[in-house]
Amino acid sequence: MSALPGTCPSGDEKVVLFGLLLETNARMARDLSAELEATCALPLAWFEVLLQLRQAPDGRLKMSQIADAIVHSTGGTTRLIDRLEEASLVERQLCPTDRRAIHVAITAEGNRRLDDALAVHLNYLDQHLAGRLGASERRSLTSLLTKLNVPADR
Amino acid sequence: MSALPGTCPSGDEKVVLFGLLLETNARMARDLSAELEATCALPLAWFEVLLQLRQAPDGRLKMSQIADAIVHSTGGTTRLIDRLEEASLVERQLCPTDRRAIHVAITAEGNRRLDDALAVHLNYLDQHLAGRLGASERRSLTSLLTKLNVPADR
DNA sequence: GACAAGTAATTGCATATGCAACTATACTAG
DNA sequence: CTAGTATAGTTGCATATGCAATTACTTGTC
Repeated sequence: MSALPGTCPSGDEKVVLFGLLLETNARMARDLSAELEATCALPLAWFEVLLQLRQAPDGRLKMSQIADAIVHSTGGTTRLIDRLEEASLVERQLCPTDRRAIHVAITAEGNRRLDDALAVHLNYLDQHLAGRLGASERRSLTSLLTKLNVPADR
Repeated sequence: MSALPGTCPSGDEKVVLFGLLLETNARMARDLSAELEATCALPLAWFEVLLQLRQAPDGRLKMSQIADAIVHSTGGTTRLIDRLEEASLVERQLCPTDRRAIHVAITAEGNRRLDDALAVHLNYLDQHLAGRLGASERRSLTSLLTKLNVPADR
């Protein structure tokens, strides 16, 4: 009413939903990030990388795969991996079949730090995810987000 | 096996769901951001602020309300509003009842730019939201995210 | 095999952001 | 009314990130 509802669909259902997605994500990421930082001294971005590496079939990924998985630019990923390597949590390895590519592998130290962080993370999720959504709701949410999470543009 | 699955629940259903939330959000935000930037020269963060202001009862919010709504630190919000004000899209106004507080109001120019951006935004959402989720799925998602989007910590 | 086009990662630069310290104002208790 | 505490916003500083240009390598074509 206050802003010409006809011309300005700021209250549109889809707009509200998208805003809710942004806000919910930001809130949870910020809270979890603070908790990881406080208890494990591990930035959320580092945690994401280590998690991706562990989930990878052979515990290693190429730079570009990491960039895609965590939705960073390749430049940003280079610097992020620089820091992780500096902290001895991952290791750059040559790719035997493509000399342009770099394999990033998690180290023993990285695995240890990830275990610590996972404990904190799981505790957080028990409280803030499982505490608010039941198992079937979580399955629904997973299904809905999967439909939205389309890699490329269209 | 490569990482002691028993001790390392990296494939835990909740962990996967949370990762999916992060990834979906990042992907959509990045795509929409690029589109807004390209077509309207309006950063996503600016769009978020303008949208919040329009949705506010009287078209203005205090700094701290904005910070909370868009999940930024207060320091970050100060700078963000600095830039928006510099671009004449918002205006700082004194609060008559509390001299510590600042009212941020959207300007006519801000409203115009927001209208442009909303058109782009709605088009994006038609493709990427409504194109992938039906109306009842969107209602479900809204409901689920609402349960997760709890303002404070506990 | 040589050249063109494509791909992987890195770098320089600009910018956006958070944290902690600080200032100014408001509230509360005595 | 004064002192102490809480709150709103801003600032200095450090850091993380994206974009565009660059380098190095690969692939496809003739």
